[in-house]
Amino acid sequence: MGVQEQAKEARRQRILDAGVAVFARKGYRDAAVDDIAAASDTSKGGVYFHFPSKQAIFLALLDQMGSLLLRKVEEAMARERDPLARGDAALRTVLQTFGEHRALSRLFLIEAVGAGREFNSAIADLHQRFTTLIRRHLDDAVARGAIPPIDTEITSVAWFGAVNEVTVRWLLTGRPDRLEDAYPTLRVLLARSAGIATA
Amino acid sequence: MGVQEQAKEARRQRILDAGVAVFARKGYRDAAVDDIAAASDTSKGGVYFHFPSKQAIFLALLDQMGSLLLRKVEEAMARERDPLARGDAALRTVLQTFGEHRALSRLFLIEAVGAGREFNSAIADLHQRFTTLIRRHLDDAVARGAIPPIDTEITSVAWFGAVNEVTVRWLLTGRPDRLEDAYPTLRVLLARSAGIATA
Amino acid sequence: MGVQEQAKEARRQRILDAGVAVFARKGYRDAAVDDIAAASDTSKGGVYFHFPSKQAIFLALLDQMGSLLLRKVEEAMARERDPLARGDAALRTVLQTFGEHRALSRLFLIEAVGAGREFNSAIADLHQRFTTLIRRHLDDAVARGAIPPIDTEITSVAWFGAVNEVTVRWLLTGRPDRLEDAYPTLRVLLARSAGIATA
Amino acid sequence: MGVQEQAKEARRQRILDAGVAVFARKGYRDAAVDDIAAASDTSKGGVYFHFPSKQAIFLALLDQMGSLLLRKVEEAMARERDPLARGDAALRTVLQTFGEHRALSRLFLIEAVGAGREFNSAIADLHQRFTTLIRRHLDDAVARGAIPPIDTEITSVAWFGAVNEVTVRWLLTGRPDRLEDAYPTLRVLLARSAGIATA
DNA sequence: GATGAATGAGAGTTCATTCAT
DNA sequence: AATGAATGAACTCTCATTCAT
Repeated sequence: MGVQEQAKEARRQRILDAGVAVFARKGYRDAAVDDIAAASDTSKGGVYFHFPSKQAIFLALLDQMGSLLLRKVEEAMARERDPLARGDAALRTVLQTFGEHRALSRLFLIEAVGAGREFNSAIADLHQRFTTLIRRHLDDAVARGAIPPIDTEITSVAWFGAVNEVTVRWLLTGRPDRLEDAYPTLRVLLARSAGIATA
Repeated sequence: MGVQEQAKEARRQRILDAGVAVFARKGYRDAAVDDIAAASDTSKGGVYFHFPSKQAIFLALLDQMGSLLLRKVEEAMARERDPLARGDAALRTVLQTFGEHRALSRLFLIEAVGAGREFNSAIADLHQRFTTLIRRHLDDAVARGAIPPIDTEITSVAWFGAVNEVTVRWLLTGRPDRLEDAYPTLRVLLARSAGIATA
Repeated sequence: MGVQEQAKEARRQRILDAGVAVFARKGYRDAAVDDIAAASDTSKGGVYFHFPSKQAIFLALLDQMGSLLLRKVEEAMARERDPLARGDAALRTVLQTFGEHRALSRLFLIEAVGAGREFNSAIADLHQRFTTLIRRHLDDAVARGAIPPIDTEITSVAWFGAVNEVTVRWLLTGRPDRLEDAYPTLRVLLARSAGIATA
Repeated sequence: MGVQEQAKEARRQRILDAGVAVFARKGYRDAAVDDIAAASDTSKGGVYFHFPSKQAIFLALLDQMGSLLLRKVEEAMARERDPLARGDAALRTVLQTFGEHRALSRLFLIEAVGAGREFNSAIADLHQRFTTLIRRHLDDAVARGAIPPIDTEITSVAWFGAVNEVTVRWLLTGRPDRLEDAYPTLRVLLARSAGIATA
C-alpha cells in the first residue's frame, strides 16, 4: 500500500470513527451526512467519495465493529481450554467491551435495530454471527459431554438476548452502575440454563 | 357516552389500529402521517384532531398495546396456582400473542427500540413493566422457597431479553417457523436458570 | 328587537370583542378562529354562524372601532367652538383613546397594515375617514381665515401620519411612557405647520 | 474573492432581489419560499442554503434596503451646507427613491409593519435609524440657532410619520399621481412645524 | 342556533445525493 | 481527491372552512 493509499484508508477510517460517534449520539435517521463530514474533518463530497451512501457507512460500521468484537471474544476464548472457562471469558469480554464503549453499544443494540427496514437483514446477520459463535461453543460442549444435550439453536439466541437486554437496560436507565456488575449473576444464570451445576 | 362520542372514540381507535399496521410495515420514521390517515380512512387533519403529533400516536400505541399484553399475561397467570405453572403460562401467553400478531411484535420489539432518542424513556418504561412483572413473580417464588435465592433484578431482565431475542429472530429470519415452537426449549432454559431441576 | 335577536346580537358583539383581543395579541395571521371562539366562549361553528369568514370579523372590527373612535373625536370637537381648540380636542382625544386601549391601537395601526393584500382597500378607507375629518376641519379653518391657505389634502395625511407614527413607536418601544406625554409637542408641531403662531 | 465566491454572492443577491419583488407583491405571509426560489431561478433548497429561514431573508432585506436608503439620504445631505437645504435634500431623496421603487416602499412601509410579532423589534430598529438621522439633523439645527429649541425626539418621529403616511397613501390609493408631487407641501409643512418662517 | 369532528390544501424546513470546479 | 453549492422530494404540522348531528 503506497503512501497515497494509506492516506485514503486513513480518511476512510476517520469517517467511520466519526460515524460511530455521530450515529450513537443522534441515531441513524437524525444523523446528517454533514454531521459526519464535520466530525471527520472532511466535506460532504469527501464522505461521498469514500462511501456511496449514508446507508453504506452504517453498514460498514456494523460490519467492522461486529468483526472487531467477535475477534476480541474469540481471542479471549482461545486463551482458555475448559469449555466453562471459555464461556465465562466470552461473557466477560462482551460486557467489558460494551461497558467501556457506550457509543458502540448504542450503535449495535439500539440504533441498528430501528434504523429501518433496509437494515433488517444486516441486523439479522450481525445477530447471527454472535449466536453462531455461541452455538458452536455449545455444540462443542455437548459433544465433549460437558453439558447435557440441548437445543443449541434456541439456546444460543436466548443467551444472546439475555446479554443484549441487560446491556440495553444499562444504556437506557444507567443500571447497573457498571455493566460488568451484571457478570456474576448472568454467569450463573447462563451456566445453570445449560444444565451446569454451579456452587 | 353519546353516539357522537362513540363515533369519535371509534375513529380514534381506527387511527391507532392503522398506526400499528403502518408503523409495523414501514417503521416509525418511514411511516408518514398521510399513510396512517389513508389506512384509517381519515384525512391528515383528522389524525391531527385526535392526536397532537405522530409521536403521540406511537406513544399511545406503546402504552395501549403494552397494557393489553400485560393484562393478558396476568390473566393467564392468575389461572394457575403453582409458581412454576404460572411462569409457564406467562411464557406461553407471550409467545402465543406475539406469534399471532406479527405487526404488534414488530412494533414492540423492533420499531420501538430505534424509533429515536425521544422514545428512550418510553421504551425503558415498557421494558420495565414487563421485567417488573417477571421480577415480582420471581421474588414470590423465592419467598415461597420454590426456587433458591437469586438476583431477581438482573434475572428478570435476562429472561425478558431471552424471549425478546427469540421473537426478534423469528421476525427477522422467520425461524422457528411458528414462534411457539420455541416454547419447550425456552421453558426448560428459564426454569433451569432459576435453579429448578427439570426432568 | 326581540329577546332572541338581542341574544344573537350580544353573541356577535362578544365575538368582536374577543377578536380585538386575539388579533391584537397574535396578529391577524397568527390568530386562529379557534382562538376567537375560545375567547368569546363560543364554538368554531358559532363564530361561522355570525360571520362568514375570519376576514369578515377583522373587517367588521376595523369598521366598528373606526366609527367608534371617529364619533368620540367628533363629539370632543363639537364641544369646542374655536378652530384651534377643536384641533386640540381632536388630538387629545385620539392620543387618550389610543393610550388607554393598547389592543385597539395595535389592531388599527400595526396589525391592520400588514394583514394582507385583501385588506388594502379597507385600510385605505379607514385612513381616509380620519384624514377626511382632519381635512374638513382644515378647510373650515382656512375658510374662516383662522389659518392661511394650504394644501389640505396632503396636510391632513401628514398630520394623520405624524400622530400614527408617534403611536406606533409607543407601541413598539414603550416610549414615551404615556402616549399623552407626546401631546404638548405634537400640538405645537401641528399648529405651527398650519401656519398658526404659537407662543 | 474567487470566481466561486462571486457566483455564490451573486446568487445570494438574486435571492434577495427576488425577495423584494415577491414580498412586495404578495406580502410576507403569503409569499412562499417556493415563490422566491422560482423568482430567483433557484430551488427551494438553494434558498435555504443561503438563508436559514424565510424570516432571515426578510430581515436581511430590511437591513440591506434600509442601509441603502439611509446612505443615499446621507449622501444627498452631505452635498448641502445649509441646514434648511439639507433637510430639503433629505426629503426630496426619500420621496424620489420611494417614488421610483414601489416594491421597496411597499416592503418597508406596509409589509414590514404587519409581518408579525417577530419583526417588531426589527421594524422599531428600522424606524429608529431614520428618526435618529432626522433627530441629529434637528439637534444640529437647534445648536446652530437655525431653528428654535424643540423636542427633537418627538418631532423627528412625527416627521418620519408624516412622510411615511403620505407614501403609504400613494401606495394604497395612487394619490398623488407622482409621489414627488407631495414635496412642495411637505417641505413647507415640516419647515413651519420646526418654526422656520417660509415665504 | 350551536357544536365540534372532519377535511385538505399548503407551508416551512430538512437532507441525501449530485456534480461543476 | 476534495469541496460545497445546488437540487428537489418528502415530511410534519396548521387552520380556514364545512356540515352532520
